[in-house]
Amino acid sequence: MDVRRTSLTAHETRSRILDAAQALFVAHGFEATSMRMITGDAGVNLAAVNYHFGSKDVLVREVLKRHLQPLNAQRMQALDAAEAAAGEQPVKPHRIVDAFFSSSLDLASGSAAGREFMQLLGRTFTEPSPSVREYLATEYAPVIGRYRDAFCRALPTVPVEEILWRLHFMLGAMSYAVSGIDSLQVLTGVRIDEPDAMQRMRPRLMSFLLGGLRAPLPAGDGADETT
Amino acid sequence: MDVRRTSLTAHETRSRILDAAQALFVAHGFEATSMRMITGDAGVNLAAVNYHFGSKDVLVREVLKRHLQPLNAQRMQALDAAEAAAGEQPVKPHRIVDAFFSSSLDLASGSAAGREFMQLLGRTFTEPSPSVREYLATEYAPVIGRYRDAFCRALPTVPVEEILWRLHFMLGAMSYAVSGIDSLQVLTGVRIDEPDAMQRMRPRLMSFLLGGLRAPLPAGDGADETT
DNA sequence: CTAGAATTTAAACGAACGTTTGAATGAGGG
DNA sequence: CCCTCATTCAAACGTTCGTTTAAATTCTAG
Repeated sequence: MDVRRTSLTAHETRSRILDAAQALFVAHGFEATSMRMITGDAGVNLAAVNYHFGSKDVLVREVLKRHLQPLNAQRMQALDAAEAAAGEQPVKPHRIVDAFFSSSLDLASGSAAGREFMQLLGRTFTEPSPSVREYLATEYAPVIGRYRDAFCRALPTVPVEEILWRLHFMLGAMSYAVSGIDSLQVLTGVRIDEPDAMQRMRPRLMSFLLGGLRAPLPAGDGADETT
Repeated sequence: MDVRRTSLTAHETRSRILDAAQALFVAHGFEATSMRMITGDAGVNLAAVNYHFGSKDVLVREVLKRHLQPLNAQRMQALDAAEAAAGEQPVKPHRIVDAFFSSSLDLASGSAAGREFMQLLGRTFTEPSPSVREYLATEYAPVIGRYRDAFCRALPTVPVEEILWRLHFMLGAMSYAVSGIDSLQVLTGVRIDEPDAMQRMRPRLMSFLLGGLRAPLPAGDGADETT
């Protein structure tokens, strides 16, 4: 009845599959990564993925979930903390931005695996697979909802539609900055492999995001002051 | 010896393949789109792709090249025009941004095929396939080089590295905004299918990009004034 | 009209895919 | 000790992949 027989080995198998899969997904994409590549790199049997996860599709979601769930939880906590610190006052926009994106950048600059995952995540946003899209939507919906509300309280004069657009733009700039940084490499010589590339990018990205958020609204009903 | 025998039909076959492939690549991605799906949708024989293009890989590049080459040519021309209009003076940053991104947004809001292509292009930036990455690099290198130089002249106090970072961020925000707009849909109800979605996004995106470009530098050597 | 090149067609190729199977392996509890 | 059950393993499943082949067809040039 007890599940924990060869437990250490069984858990090890699972996590080795997840690790190998994540690295290969970043390098080649979901579709182009085969079960044989994954199990080969992980040093486990071909059938292990189907035994432990059921299918490749579930494995993909599980690779994402392993880091995305804690990341989004931290985003929630960061906003909680900011709201607690602000007391009665609405949280200042730049603190909201910081709560959301610092969580990501912490993960991206913490470990090699974290950086790898953030690359994968950025790429996954443009992934057409319905299964992946559906998972991302359900995972992000409550987080985006909370942050949208926070922005709405912080910027009562800005229409919610505008806030969502800017959130969308900020998310895009960050995703692309993290995941597509090797396209930048072609042009600048900056390589993501350098361990401090993420650290050097971080203040620049935050400054850029805040600048975009504070930009005057195009239509021009007065809401250009956001900090 | 003359190639133009069944020319109309032969050209038609080629372009029908390109059209069908583009639509399918957007919907399912490169890897998940099979030759049989493409030739089926195009209404041509399975062997037609290999006959006319040589391989699936070449077809992918050709689909991209068909619209990307004219797009980048237009970006060059737009910068030429801006520089001509500025005369001796350096071109103002917001005009450089406009030259680059208006070309993209024109394409994206012009026709359904143009919008489709811009979606594909944004997604392609995070494509791991070496063949695709290499093509994108060679296609973009001269354009980015020209724009980088223009920005350097316009913002002589800003280090070139900072300029490249911001260009990278702007490119990311736009790519993501165009190609990942259906992830926004989950949160806002805005659908890319609405013919005017791109038009409504355009001024908002341009405002956001300029705001990001004008944001103060994080390190803080004085170069926060850019327009 | 005819010779011949260009294109289309149906069929097949070997390879690789995700998944399934049933037997072997190994450890824990009665 | 042996039965049990979770896990591993090698092998094979049927399917689909991109590509190739060779004959049929279409069109043009002479």
